[in-house]
Amino acid sequence: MSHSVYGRLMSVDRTQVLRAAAALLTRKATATMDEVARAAGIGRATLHRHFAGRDALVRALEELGLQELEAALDRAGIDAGPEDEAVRRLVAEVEPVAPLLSFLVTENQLFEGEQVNEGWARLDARVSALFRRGQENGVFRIDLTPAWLTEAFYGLVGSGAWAVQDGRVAAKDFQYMIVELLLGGARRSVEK
Amino acid sequence: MSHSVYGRLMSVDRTQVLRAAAALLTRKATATMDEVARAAGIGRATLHRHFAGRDALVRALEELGLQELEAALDRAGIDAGPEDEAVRRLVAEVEPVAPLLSFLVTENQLFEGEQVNEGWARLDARVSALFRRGQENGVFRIDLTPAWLTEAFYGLVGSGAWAVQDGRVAAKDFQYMIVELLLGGARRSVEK
DNA sequence: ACCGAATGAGACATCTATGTCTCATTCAAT
DNA sequence: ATTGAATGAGACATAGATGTCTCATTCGGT
Repeated sequence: MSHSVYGRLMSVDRTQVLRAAAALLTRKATATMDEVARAAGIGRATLHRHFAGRDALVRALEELGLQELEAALDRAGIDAGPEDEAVRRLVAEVEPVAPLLSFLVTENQLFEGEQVNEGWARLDARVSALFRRGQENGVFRIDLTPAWLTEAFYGLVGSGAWAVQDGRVAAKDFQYMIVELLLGGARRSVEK
Repeated sequence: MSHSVYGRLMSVDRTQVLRAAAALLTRKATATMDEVARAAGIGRATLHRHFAGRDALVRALEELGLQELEAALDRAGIDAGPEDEAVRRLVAEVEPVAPLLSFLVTENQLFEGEQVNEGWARLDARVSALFRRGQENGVFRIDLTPAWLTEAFYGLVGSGAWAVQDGRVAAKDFQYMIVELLLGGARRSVEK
């Protein structure tokens, strides 16, 4: 048995491997375990020693992503102040995780009807609550459901990540493009 | 050689098979050729007789999707009248193709940097031109690039399709949710 | 310098999806 | 009723990825 019991002495930094995996899978979702290993600069055997299999790897990525998203939510302080400003801060904080978020959302869709990780439910609830609060405070329109605004938020962040990755949008404009479209829409003169 | 030369007498309707494949792959992108065949109500061998392989099937789906999207663009008459109304008509016409569009967009992302089907370029150009024209006519804001608006359009349509499929948004609200968010945004009072 | 844990490389078996082929059967046209 | 094309079912070989295992090597801690 050559299994390390806890976090004692490891040459391989688990989180670092996960980040490398995220960086690769984010661009090429069908990347092989071997490709992931090489991208992380380790051997395939070692990768398997740390993650039982592809599923385990993806699930670990999911946990990482959820943690970072929760952290982003925390840092954005979405429970305080004007909700539109909160959304602005949220997008700013989420930007670094955007590609990973996009990957995980797509990956989740593959699980067809299976049970959804409760972590996602919690995340959805927090984001959704922000939009709902904004509606109650008269900041957001009430004809668009919080569930849809949440979904649209994910979608726009994902689209933005891809647009930046493909060079169709400048990285520096990521936040602005998303926030402005999400909050203000494309129309110039509003006749609400 | 048991290959039918042209469209003579076929028991299997190619388009019908493609629609069944689209319906399945749209929900489960990793579906097997065998699953696709059964979903289409035909044998796996027959499926292979009509489509050389999975790639060929996906490419055929791509063609079908592009045709339907072009047709939707045509029907929406996006070259005439106020651009915001054109977007409204466009979303309405695109709705039936939304799941397929979402599937193909995701599928395209897997091709990493490879060449993009020129059909997509043409489509992008048409949609992008609509937004650009709207900007020139003062209907749309000029601080959001046409490329981004196009990307966001795809993203929101995809998000909408999934939200409806998962029951998070009522099917009857599909058009409204997308158009209103895309054109007007989430904010209630605008201070532009 | 020594020791043990962790690694990298590669061999190996396995599994799943794919693609090809055969053959009996069905079905439409004649 | 006959004929031939098209199909369905299944056998078969193949390819690619996965997971396991071994063994030599490296590297950090003592």
